[in-house]
Amino acid sequence: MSWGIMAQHMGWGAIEEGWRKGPWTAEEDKLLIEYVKLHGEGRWNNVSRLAGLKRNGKSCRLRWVNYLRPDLKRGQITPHEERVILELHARWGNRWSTIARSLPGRTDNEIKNYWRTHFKKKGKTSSESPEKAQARLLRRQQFQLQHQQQQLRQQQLQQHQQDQIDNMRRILALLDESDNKVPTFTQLRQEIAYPEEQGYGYSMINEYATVPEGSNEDNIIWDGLWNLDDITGRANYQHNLATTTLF
DNA sequence: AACTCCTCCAACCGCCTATCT
DNA sequence: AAGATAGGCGGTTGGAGGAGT
Repeated sequence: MSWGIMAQHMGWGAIEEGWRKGPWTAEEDKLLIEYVKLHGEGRWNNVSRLAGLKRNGKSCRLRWVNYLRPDLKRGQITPHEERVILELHARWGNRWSTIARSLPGRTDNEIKNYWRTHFKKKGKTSSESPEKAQARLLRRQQFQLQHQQQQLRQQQLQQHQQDQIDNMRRILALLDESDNKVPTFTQLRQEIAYPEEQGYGYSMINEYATVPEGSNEDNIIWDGLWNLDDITGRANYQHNLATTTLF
């Protein structure tokens, strides 16, 4: 059932007591982001008045905290984060917001959802057939194996690209030696071989997964060094934003 | 192909606490 | 001091979509 139809059935997306409910639209997100830019976080009940949003304060706060905050880390929970969640849950119980503080970029809602789907049922697994439980475990192990293999392939790709860069540097150095009277060519070499000197360091690319405004060759060289997780996360974010526009 | 099961995740609700008047 | 309001938190719901049967 689509959100639109659901809204008709359940009154979601409809205005109830002056407040809109249900999925947020891209336009509403924009208004909320603008509001936070101008007034900062807090005073959520003013949002409707100051930003023209027909949402109550609670809804606005939730949307911001769980979805719009720029420091949110998106994408899959890593094995390390999973360990932290298990450890802290064992220590603190269902104090999700406390646990979330130890995992920057993760929200209490996210952690709560993750724990419920992955660990809560483990307590019940005694009631399910051992075959089913084993199959589930196997699927999970296969997924983790695939993930590890993917990481390995990525590392190999990076190594291969590094080798190519080294080769290119060597060739350019030889060319430079034989023809060091051409400064423009040297400049070009520096731009290609040492992008960080132009302010486009690897870490910067890796962190933001953006394409530097350089030549096509630059893009080809550095393309494979992007943080794929980051891209996936951002793609999901874009996808979510895009889907909200449908309503 | 159709159905079921499972996971993910956005969003809501109700309760509690802190702060304000 | 007491009531009102806002914010924070944990629990719950239910649709989407992928995987398995």
